[in-house]
Amino acid sequence: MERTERSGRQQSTTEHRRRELLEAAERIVLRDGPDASMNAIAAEAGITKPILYRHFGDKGGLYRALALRHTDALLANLATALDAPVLRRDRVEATLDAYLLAIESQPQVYRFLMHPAEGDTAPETGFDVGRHSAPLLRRLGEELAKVITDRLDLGPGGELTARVWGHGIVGMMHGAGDWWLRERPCTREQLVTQLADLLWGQLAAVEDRAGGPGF
Amino acid sequence: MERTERSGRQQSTTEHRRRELLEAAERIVLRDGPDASMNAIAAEAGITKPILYRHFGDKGGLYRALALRHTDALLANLATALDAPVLRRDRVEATLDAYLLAIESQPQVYRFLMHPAEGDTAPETGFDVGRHSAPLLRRLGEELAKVITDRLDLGPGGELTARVWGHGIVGMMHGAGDWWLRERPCTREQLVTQLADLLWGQLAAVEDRAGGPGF
DNA sequence: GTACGATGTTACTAGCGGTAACCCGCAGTG
DNA sequence: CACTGCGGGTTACCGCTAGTAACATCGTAC
Repeated sequence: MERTERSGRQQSTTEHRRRELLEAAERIVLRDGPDASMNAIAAEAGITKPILYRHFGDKGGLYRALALRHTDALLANLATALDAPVLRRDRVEATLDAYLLAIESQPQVYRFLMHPAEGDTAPETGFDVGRHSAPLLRRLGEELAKVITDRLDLGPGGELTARVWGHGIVGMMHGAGDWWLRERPCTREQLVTQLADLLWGQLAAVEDRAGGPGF
Repeated sequence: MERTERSGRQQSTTEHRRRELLEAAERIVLRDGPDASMNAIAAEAGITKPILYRHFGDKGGLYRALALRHTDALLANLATALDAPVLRRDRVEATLDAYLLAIESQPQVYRFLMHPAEGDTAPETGFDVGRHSAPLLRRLGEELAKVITDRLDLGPGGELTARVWGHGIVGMMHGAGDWWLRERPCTREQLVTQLADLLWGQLAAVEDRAGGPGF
């Protein structure tokens, strides 16, 4: 039937238009940060607001669509680092490095991803701590947990341990990366080494300072 | 001279009024989250907007004033946990627990502190990654770094190591805490133990899963 | 030819942060 | 007494935002 044929083509051109709009939005968001207005984005795309709303529903929808692309890209990157066939320590360092390289080379993207400007489709949840704080981080944590579960023999209750560690490590990466990107107190390699040391138990291993009350 | 006398009293009553306004603001922020509007806060305080602006300059100023109180309170809490005269492991666990207890018992406050809704007094910095992401976390990281530097003998370059670890650990705490508060997959005690294990190098210590490609 | 559907517009609403201009009451001063 | 200064308070506004209705236009399928 022609119906499906035509609707198929329409679908594809619609998708194409949507991609164009997303690219315009991306240019503006990268330029103006999370304060980018729908008007500005529409202007960049050479159109007016209502069209954006037809395509993405609301601002949150547009932002989510935009975030999805980069999130997927970053996750793919990290997955390859995580799959490198080397020693565990090297693999951890490679993953940390991949993340830090990503946020270093595209800080605006990173910043945007971390603050998708609300819009959880769930109004009035009443207990939505971290509504802003990036679904990206949650996805990263879960992915890492999966890898840990797959590769490590954690014994009974290991699944919970893996998830705690996954989210903990991602949080560590994020927190340290945020600070590092802002202050740039050292090279990326140094940061990676220090963080890997931390994960390798150096905090517990180093000696107390002589004469101090211990730690 | 009466001048100073009067201006002194005026000062104190002004301070008092300011505290009242802050308390009203707190009630609203705790009720409405970061979306609390200046109108709503003014209404709660029984006045109108311009007065708020006279006292706090702009919305960011009010939010900063509000955040400062809780930030100080939380930091004081953590400091005592950090100063408990016990084993290093116990101290780390106590600190983790103190943080988690705080965010568990007052999630709205926690959420508010993590997203002080922009307003860095510096418009157009152009490179302000993490403008939203809580000065609280940065303060926490620095405090922890100080403690680590004081207590541990990290050798040459130890100051940098301490800062990396400080921000890394705070990030871990934050990331894991955020996830835990949202999903509640285990008790607080369990979470604390797992995180401390992670810091104690268990990630490096556990065995590969039998038959797997290693990790 | 005509009905549909997607693309696009102008013109609007409601609410936000923030401000200017004005009013009132009260301390201190000639 | 009148008069001046000043902090607390108000109404009414500005410019902006996200989001929406109503209307126009073009290409295609029947």
